[in-house]
Amino acid sequence: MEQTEDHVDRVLRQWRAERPDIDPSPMGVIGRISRAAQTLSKRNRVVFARHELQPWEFDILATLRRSGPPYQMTAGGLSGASMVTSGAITNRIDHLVSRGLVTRATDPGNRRSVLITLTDAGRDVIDGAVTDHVSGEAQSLAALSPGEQDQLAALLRKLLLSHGDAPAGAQAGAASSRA
Amino acid sequence: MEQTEDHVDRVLRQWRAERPDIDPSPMGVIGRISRAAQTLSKRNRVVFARHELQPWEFDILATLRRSGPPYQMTAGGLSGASMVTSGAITNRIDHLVSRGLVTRATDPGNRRSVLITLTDAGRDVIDGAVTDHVSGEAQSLAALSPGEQDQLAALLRKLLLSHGDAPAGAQAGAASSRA
DNA sequence: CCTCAAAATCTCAATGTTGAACTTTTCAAC
DNA sequence: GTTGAAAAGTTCAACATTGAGATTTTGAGG
Repeated sequence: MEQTEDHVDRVLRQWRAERPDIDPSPMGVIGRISRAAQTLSKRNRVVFARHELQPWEFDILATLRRSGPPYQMTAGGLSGASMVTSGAITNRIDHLVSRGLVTRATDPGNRRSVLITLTDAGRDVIDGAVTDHVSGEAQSLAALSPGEQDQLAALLRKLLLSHGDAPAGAQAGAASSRA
Repeated sequence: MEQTEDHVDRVLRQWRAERPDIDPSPMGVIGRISRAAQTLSKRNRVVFARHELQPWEFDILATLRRSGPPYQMTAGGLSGASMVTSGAITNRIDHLVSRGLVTRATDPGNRRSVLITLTDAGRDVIDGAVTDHVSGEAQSLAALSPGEQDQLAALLRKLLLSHGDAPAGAQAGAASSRA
């Protein structure tokens, strides 16, 4: 019994038939990354809903939570961490403030900046949601052995690093502060 | 010199410090899949723009193109292939019709259905765009060796299949037409 | 023929994002 | 002190998606 064909396999087969002049194999990798992202995100949404959170609400709260005490970041910091534009962050924060999960205050030391802080209620919500979240994600990956999961993560890390995906302030060989 | 840390590595480090009671490693896999999907999609957008196409326009045209002559599918078929709802398909088709890249006609054999067909102009556009697209994607993956790319694709296929990602009409052991 | 449920699409309001323009604040140079 | 550019957010219009409800068509029974 051979391995079943997935959706992308069929797409590649179609391209090879219709456009024999091009090699579609890159689509086999990137197409599956996109498709997996969409599928997994749909699954996560179910877990978030159990905690009455939208995916984007979870994102913000989780980012604040994992930053550690005092669970506080600037709007710009959140924007960078979330891969969304500043306009979207303003919007998200408005909602979370009205739900009482975060507070918004001008930074006394730099009044251009806005400091977003997790409230106690926000911390309770995110702590419960994260616990569920990771166990849900573990289930989503159950078809892969721990070794395969590590392999997958390593390959993706290599790919991401080649696209400049490094945490702020840790740029490859580029300008680092202080010579 | 050890491997540089990527964005997700930092996130995992933060979680381990803040929530030592949970194992965040599933996020190391799924977080990177999402992040890679977003990064790669941003890169693709640049290529599409050279052909005056939105990502979603490319999707529809490419789906029709690879289906082979007569480059024709129902709205429902396009919806399933694109992972978007039927409402979105209606919208997309409206735009493509107004650009003269596809035509929309009621299926004579089943007047509930709508047949979308690629025009000659549409075919020219997508043929040029696809050529550019695959070479762009090949570049996006250049950091991985061909062997690593295959490995990555295989791991993702396994993951996708475990979530039921199979081409329509080829369900695992399920009802297949004609005994 | 008539009825009714399922199928296929369209309509539409609610929602969230992007990107650009705009405002306020900061800081360095004069 | 002024001036001017850069930084940080907010505002806002354009746009695309989702999800539910409405519409039309089909086909099986009766």
